Amino acid sequence: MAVTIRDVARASGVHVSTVSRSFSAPHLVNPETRTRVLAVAEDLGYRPNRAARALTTGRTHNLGLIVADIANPFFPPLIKAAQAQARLRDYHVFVADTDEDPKAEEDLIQTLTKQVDGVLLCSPRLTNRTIERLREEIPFVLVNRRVKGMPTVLMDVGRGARLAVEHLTGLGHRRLAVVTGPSGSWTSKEMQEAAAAMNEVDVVFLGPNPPTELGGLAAAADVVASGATGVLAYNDLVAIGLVEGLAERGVEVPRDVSVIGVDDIVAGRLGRPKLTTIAMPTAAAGRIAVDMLLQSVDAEAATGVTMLETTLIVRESTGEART
Amino acid sequence: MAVTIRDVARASGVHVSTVSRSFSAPHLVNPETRTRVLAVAEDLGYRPNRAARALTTGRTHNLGLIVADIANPFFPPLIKAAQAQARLRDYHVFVADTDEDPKAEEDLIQTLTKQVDGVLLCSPRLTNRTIERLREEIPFVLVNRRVKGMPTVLMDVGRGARLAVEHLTGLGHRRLAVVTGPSGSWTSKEMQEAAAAMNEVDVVFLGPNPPTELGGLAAAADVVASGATGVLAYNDLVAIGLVEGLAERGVEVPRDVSVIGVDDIVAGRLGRPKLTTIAMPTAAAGRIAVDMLLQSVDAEAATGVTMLETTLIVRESTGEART
DNA sequence: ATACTTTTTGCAACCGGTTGCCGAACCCGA
DNA sequence: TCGGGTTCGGCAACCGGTTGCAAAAAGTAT
Repeated sequence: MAVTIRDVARASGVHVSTVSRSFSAPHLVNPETRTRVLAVAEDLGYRPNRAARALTTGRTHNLGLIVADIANPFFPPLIKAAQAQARLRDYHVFVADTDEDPKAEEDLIQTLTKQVDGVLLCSPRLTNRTIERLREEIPFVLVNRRVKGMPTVLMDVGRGARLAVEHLTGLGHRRLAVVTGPSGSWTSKEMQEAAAAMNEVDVVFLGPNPPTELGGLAAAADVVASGATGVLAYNDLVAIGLVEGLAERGVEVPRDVSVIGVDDIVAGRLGRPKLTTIAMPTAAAGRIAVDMLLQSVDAEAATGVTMLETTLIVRESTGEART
Repeated sequence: MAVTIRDVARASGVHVSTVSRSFSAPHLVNPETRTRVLAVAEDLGYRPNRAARALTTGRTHNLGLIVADIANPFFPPLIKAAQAQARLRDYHVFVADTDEDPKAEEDLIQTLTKQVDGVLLCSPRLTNRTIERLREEIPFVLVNRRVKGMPTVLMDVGRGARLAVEHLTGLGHRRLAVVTGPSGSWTSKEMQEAAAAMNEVDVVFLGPNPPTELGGLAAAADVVASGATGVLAYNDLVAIGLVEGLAERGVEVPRDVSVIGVDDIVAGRLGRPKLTTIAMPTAAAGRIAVDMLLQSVDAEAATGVTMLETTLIVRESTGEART
C-alpha cells in the first residue's frame, strides 16, 4: 500500500540502510547518493513511518498535553504555544481533556505512556503521591502545580493575589472574600495562602467551586451573605459568573462590590464591566514547559522550577468602597 | 527497560505468540493458560506497546481531530464528545490546532497520516481539491463542510439562518445585515445563501471577518454604516464583539439594533444582553463524527451525510424594531 | 485401538525502520 | 607503487508485537 523505505532503496539502487541514513544521518552518506535517494523518495511520495522509527529509537517524537478542561479559556493559549514550540522541535502534541476527573487523568497518562516521550501536566488534580509514582513511567513537566523534585512551570499567583488585595484595600475595602477553585488546585491554595498572610484585612474564603461561570454564579449568594465588598475570584470565568449572579441579586459591580479575576481571558476584556484581573503569562508557560520537557526527555533527569511573573490589570470591575 | 511480551512469555513458560494471543485473540488460547499469562503480565506490570502493534496491524488506534482554533468555544464541546466517544471504542484522539491557516492544516494532516487511522476535519479551511487529494492518503470525516462523496456531519445552519431572519422580520426589522465569517467557511456560505434566498427583506453582507470577538468588534462600524437594524452574526463570539463595538458607538442592543449569534456558547448566556442565538448540536456532532470515522476506517469506503438540527434560542439581544 | 476432528501451542516470518560492524573504495603522502 | 587513514555503503540483527502455518495434544466416533 504505502511506499516504504525498501521501495525507495530498490528504486534508487542502494541498500535500505543508505536510504535510512539519507534521512536520519545525512553526514554518513555521500552527498551525491543522498541527493539521488531524496529525489527518488520525493518522487515516490515516501514519508517515513514514525511508528516504525519509534520502535527502534524509543522516541515517538510526540508529547502529551493533559488539561483539566479544554473548554476553560485559560488553556487554549497555553496549548497553542506548546504546540507551536513543539513543532519547532519536530515534535507533535496530543492534547487530552480529563474533565476535571483525577481518575480519568491517571488512565490517560497510563495509555499515553507508550505513545509519547513526555507529558505536560497542566493544573493536574492528582495527588502528589500519584504524580510521583507516575513519574517513574514517563518524563513529566508540571504546570501550575508544585511537587518536590519535579520540573515545574509556575505562574506567580501568590504575588498576583497580594497585588489584588493591595489594590482592593487601596480602594478602601476592608472586608474581602476569596472565591476559591477546585480542591486539588495548587493555584487556589496559593491564592488563599497569600491572601491569608496579608495583614489588616478581613478575608473570608468561599469554596471550593467548579472553575467555571456556573461556579461563580452559584457563589454569588455566599458572597452577598459574607458581607464582603471586595472579591478575588479563582479565575475570570468564575468572576464573570459572579458578576452575573450578583446582578441577579441587585448587587452591582463595581458600585456595590469590586471583583477581581485571574487569567485575563478575552471574554473578560469585552463584557461589561470589563474585568480587573491578574494576567497570567500562559503562552510563555506553554513554550517553556515544552522546552523543559524535551530537555528532561533526553537529559535523563532534568529538574528545576521556573516561576513566571503575573501582573494586575485594572479595568472596570473594581472601584472605591462606599463609605 | 520496559517489560515486553517476551518477558511475560519467559516468566510464564509459554511462547510469545501465546502471550500475544492471550491479549488480542482470547478465544484461541486455553482459558487456564490465558489466566496464568494475564496474571504474570499483571504481576510484571506489562502494558502492550501500541506503536509496535500498529506496525503489524496497520491500526494505530488513534484518531486525529483538527480544528481551526481551539480557543473558539464552539469546539471544546465537540472535542470532548469526540474524545469520550473514541475512548468508548478504545481509540485515542489527538487534537491539533491550525490557527485558521490552510497551509498548517495540510501539513498537520500529512504528518498525522502515519500516526492515526483517520482524521476528523472540523470546519476545514482547505480547498475542496486539496481535501479530495488528501483523502487518498487517509480516511476522513468532515464536520461543517460539504465535499462531494465524503462522509460528512453537518449542522443545519441554513435552516437556522432562515429561523433567525424570520424572527427578525417578525419583530418588524426590514433591513438586515449578515456579518460573515472567514472566506473558506462552509457555515458562512450556507448562512449567506439562506439569508439571500429570503424574500421581502433587504439583506446586506459584511465580511469576511475573523470568527472572533475582535472580528465582531471591527465589524461594528460597517453595521452602523449599513443602516441595518437586525444582524445575524457568524457566531456568538462575533456577536459579542459586535455588541461591544456597537455600544462603543452609542448603539444599544437590542434597543437600537437586534443581534443574533450562532453556536449558543456559555459566554452568550451570561453577558448582558444575553444573546439570542442559533444553538448547534456540537456534542452530538462530535459523537456521530467519530462513529462515522471508525466505520469508514474498517469498512474501507463508507460515505454518507448526516444533517443535524439547529434551534433558535430567543434571549435578550433581539427586540422589536423601532418605528 | 484406530482414524479423524478440533483445540491449543510453537515456529518463524514479517511490519518499517535503525544501527553496529565490517569490507570496499578512495584519498593522500612518501 | 605501497601503506595507512577516511569515507561510503552493505549486511544483518533488532525494536515489540502479530499471524499464517503446522505440529502436538486432546477429544470423538467407529
